[in-house]
Amino acid sequence: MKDILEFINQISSLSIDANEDFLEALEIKTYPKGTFILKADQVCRNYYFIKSGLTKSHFYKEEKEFIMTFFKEKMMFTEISSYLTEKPSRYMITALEETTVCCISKKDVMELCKKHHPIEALFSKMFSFATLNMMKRISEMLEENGTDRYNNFIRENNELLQRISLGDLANYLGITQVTLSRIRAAK
Amino acid sequence: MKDILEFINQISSLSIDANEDFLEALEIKTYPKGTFILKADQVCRNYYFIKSGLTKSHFYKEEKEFIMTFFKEKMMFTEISSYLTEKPSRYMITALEETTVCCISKKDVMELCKKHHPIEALFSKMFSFATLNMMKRISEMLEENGTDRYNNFIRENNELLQRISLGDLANYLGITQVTLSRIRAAK
DNA sequence: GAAATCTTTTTACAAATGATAAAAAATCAT
DNA sequence: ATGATTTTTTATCATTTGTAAAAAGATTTC
Repeated sequence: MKDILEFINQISSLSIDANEDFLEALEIKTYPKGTFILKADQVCRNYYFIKSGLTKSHFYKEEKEFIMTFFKEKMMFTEISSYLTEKPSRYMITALEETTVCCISKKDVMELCKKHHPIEALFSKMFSFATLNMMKRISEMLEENGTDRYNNFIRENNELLQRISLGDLANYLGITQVTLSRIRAAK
Repeated sequence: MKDILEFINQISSLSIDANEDFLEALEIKTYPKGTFILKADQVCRNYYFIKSGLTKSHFYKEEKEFIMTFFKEKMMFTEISSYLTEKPSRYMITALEETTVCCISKKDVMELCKKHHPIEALFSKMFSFATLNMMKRISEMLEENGTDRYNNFIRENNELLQRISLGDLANYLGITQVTLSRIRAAK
C-alpha cells in the first residue's frame, strides 16, 4: 500500500495517525478487463485509487458512446457528479485493462475529513484538480478542432496511446473514428 | 445587502454571527458596460456576487473569442482556475451590462471558512455546483451538435437571450455567428 | 493454426459548418 | 432625426465532418 500513501502525502502531507486511519478505510478490489467499476444509474459512493490498470468514464446517447475521461494507475478518481449529489450516475466507469483499485467510501472520507484536517485538504485539492482539468477540456473543445485536440492528446498522454483503442480515443475527442483515422493518415 | 445574505443562507444556513462577519468582508463595486472585472494575466483574488447586471468569462485565441460562461444577477462567481492556483488567469471577465457586485477577497474567504464551518460548507458547495455545471457542459459539447446546444440554451436561459448578443452566444456555443444565424433561420 | 471476432483504415457520397463578402436591420451618438 | 456604427442575416463557395459499407489488419478463441 506504499503507492497510495505516497500519492496522497505528496498532495497533502498527513500525520502518521492520519495515514494509519486512511489505510484502515481502504478496500482492495480487482476488476477484469471490460467490467464495470460503476454502472449507469448507480450512485457512486466511493473514491478510488488505481494501483494498476486503466479505466474510462463514459456514457451513451442513442447508441453512441462518449468518453468523459480516462484514469490510469496512480490516479485517484470518482464519478464526481454522482459522488457529490448522491444521485444515480449518468456516467459509467469501465476497466479497459484488468484494474486493481483501492476504494474508500464517501462515508469514511467524510469521517476522516472531520478527524484530520490534512485529509480534508487532500480531498479539497483533488476536487480542485478535477475542476482545473475540466476547464482545460472545455477551453480545448471550444478553441481547437479535432486535429489539434488529437495532437494535444498524444503530446500529453503519449504512453496512453498504446493502451487505448482509437475508437475510444475518438469518442473522447468528440469526433468519429473515421475522422480520427483521416487525421492520422494526413500526417 | 439582503440579496446576498438571502442567497448564501439558502445554500448554507449561517449563524447571525457568521452573517455579520460575512457582510463585514464585502465591498461593493460597479463596473460600466464593456469594462473588465478581471483582465487576462491578472490573478483572480476575489469571489463575486452579482447584485445586478451580467458578465461573461472569456478568452481569445488568434483574434477569436471564446466564452466559458455567463454570470447574471444573484449568482456568485470567480475565475475558478486562477482563484484556486493563484496564477495569472487566461480568462477575463467583462461586464456585458452595467454590473454591480459584492466582492470578497480570497484572504477573507479563507479566514471566514476557518472561523465558521457553515461558511466553509458554503464555498465547498459553490465549487461543487461549478463542477457539476462543467461536467454538463462537457457532456453537451460531446453529444450534441450546434442546433441542439442552441435549443438547450434557450430552453434553460430564455431570459438571457434578450440580453446577450448573438455573437457572444455563438462564441459560447462553439459555433460561428453565421452558423447560429442559420440555425435560427431554419426554425 | 484456422475461424471468428474485433479494430482500424479506406472509399464514396451526403450533410453540416466555416470563411468571406455583402446586404439588411437594429442600435447608438450627436 | 440622421448619419455612423454595430449587429444580424443572406448568399456563395470551399472545407470539414459524418454515414455507411467494404476492405484490410489484428486479436481472440477453440
